[in-house]
Amino acid sequence: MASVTKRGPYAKTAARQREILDAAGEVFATHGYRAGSLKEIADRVGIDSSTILHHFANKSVLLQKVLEDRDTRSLGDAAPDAAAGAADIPAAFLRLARANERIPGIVVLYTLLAAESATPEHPSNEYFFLRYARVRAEFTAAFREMADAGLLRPGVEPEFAALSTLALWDGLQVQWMHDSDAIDIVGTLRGQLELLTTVELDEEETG
Amino acid sequence: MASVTKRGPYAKTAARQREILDAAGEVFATHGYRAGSLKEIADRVGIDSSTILHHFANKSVLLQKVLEDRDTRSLGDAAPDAAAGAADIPAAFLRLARANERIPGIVVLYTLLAAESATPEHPSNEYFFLRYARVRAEFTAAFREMADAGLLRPGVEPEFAALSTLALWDGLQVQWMHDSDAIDIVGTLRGQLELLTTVELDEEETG
DNA sequence: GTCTATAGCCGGATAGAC
DNA sequence: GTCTATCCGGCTATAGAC
Repeated sequence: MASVTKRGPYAKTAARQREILDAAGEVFATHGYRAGSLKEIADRVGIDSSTILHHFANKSVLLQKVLEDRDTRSLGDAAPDAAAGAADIPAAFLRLARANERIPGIVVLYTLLAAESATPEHPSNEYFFLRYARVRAEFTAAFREMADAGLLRPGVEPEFAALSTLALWDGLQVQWMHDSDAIDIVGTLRGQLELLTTVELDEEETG
Repeated sequence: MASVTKRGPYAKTAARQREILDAAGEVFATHGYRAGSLKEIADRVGIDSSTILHHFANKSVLLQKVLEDRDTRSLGDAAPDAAAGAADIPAAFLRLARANERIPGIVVLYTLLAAESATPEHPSNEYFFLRYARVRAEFTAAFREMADAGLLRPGVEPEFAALSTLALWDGLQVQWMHDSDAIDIVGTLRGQLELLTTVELDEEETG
């Protein structure tokens, strides 16, 4: 029986799709979805734009695959793992923010698309609607755990802590894109977490 | 000597430009700058797209005029007037947020363009760079006045209060555009101001 | 001041050779 | 799997009649 899984061609296809997804992520992060062209993506990979449409049915599908791909590979939208204990949650948030700083492309991609996709016809409109709902729920669960451990400041509700942290983060990223020298994302998030919780946050460890 | 200032035609031109600016603001708020077309703007006014270019040199100029126009007519980016006293500043922030809720078009326009214009080639890139710097300075001055009056919570710096309030506001607007039912902009801002200051904020008055 | 007509470009997408 | 060639559409912008 002939082997059905020929490694050669399949591996080549997979590698090409990897290249296309990476290039598309960069282009969409730079120009957004609508203004980002298949030709610019193709040029980065060194292929013709029609070849992209051989691998992905159309531009909209390509964007969806980029987002799925980033979701799978990045930690950017996961709430801090609570396994280490409620007291470590704020530090985990800050580690996440520091990790994102090292891969600014993903941050810019999400920040740009989050705004662009606010209109119903945008191909990632539903994606961001669901994503925000999910992340809010994850953040709320994390802060609720802290509340149960008595680590939130009096009067601070987990829902407020979650929403304010997430929205502050997004807003900081927008300003950071315009003036990265003027905005200290990690430092400002630390300040917010110190306001929300009673946990001591060492700048050496977390910033 | 014949009158140089003929009121009729000039008034007509001014009125037409008003219509174009208003329609352009709506279209740019819905689709952003790049994806918003002159044709869609023209259709809303009931004229041909070439007529727009008779009144405004090109599309980029039109966007700049829209932003200048909104700056002039809206209160949306002005820091709360401190004349009433430092203790009234938080309430003034919330009044501003409530006023913005009644004209969502402007909020959406600015939120969308702020993200889209992050790339250097965008026609409103410099506008938003300067705008953010100015608003940060205005907010900082307002919170510094509160600090001088002893109205900030211990450990809260005016710069942090300003940046966190502004960034939180922007981030809330992004999520509000995706899910207006889930996001309470005024209520969340009130929570933040209660965290930053020692001023009592009555929900009846402010929200 | 507004229109029609059109230029000129670039976008996404398809067909078919290799 | 990748390319060339091409279609079709929408876009900004210009030219010129009225």
